[in-house]
Amino acid sequence: MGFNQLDPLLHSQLRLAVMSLLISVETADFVYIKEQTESTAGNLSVQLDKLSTAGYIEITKQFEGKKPKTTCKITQKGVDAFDTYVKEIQQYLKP
Amino acid sequence: MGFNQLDPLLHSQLRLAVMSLLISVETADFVYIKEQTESTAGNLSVQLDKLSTAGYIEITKQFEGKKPKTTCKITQKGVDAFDTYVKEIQQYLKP
DNA sequence: GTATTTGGTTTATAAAATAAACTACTTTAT
DNA sequence: ATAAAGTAGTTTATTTTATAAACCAAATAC
Repeated sequence: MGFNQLDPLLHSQLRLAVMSLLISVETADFVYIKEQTESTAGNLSVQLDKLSTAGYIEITKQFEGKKPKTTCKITQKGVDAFDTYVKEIQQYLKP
Repeated sequence: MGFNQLDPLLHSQLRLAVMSLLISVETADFVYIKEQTESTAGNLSVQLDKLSTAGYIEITKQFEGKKPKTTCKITQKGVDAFDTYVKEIQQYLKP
């Protein structure tokens, strides 16, 4: 029953949703993530930045025709962090 | 893959730890919870208050001999909320 | 008696999350 | 051609949370 600390970077509603999505899809663009997570663009922008700074995801910006396109991909570090988070929170959930 | 909103009251490190503890122990006092969760008294005091206000736990204050004793007990509403939270977060964790 | 510990609460500060406003275009309608 | 509206975001401001620091009252230790 050790309440070990949950990774604060993942223990956030939106960032967790993003990571959960990216771990299954492997690559997704801004608009898609925004739709799936039902978040506002502003909030998403900020949270993606944090995940990127942490090295949990990789963000690439290019132009799709004339429109900008931001694509996200989970990194190995991100996968590892997510796995660890899952193990840790499972301890909270099943006593 | 619906990213349904996690109960913000439970999606908090310390409050989740408290609820997780209370759901198995059924009743625990302030000092014990503080030790188990390794939290500071101030933080714990605030978070217990929030859980209590939400009706997730019941707090009783009495004197044990000459010392004050704050005891917490999870309510049925709290159990339900916790169960729901577990189900919801499981969706995040296993895609 | 006074210093320290116990069991907390209250207030202040730091960090997060969220929303609102703004930028830089592109597309559509007039 | 120009104005209005839409897309794809970013930046800044506001609100909410979490945490820490300060405090209080009573009990115990010195």
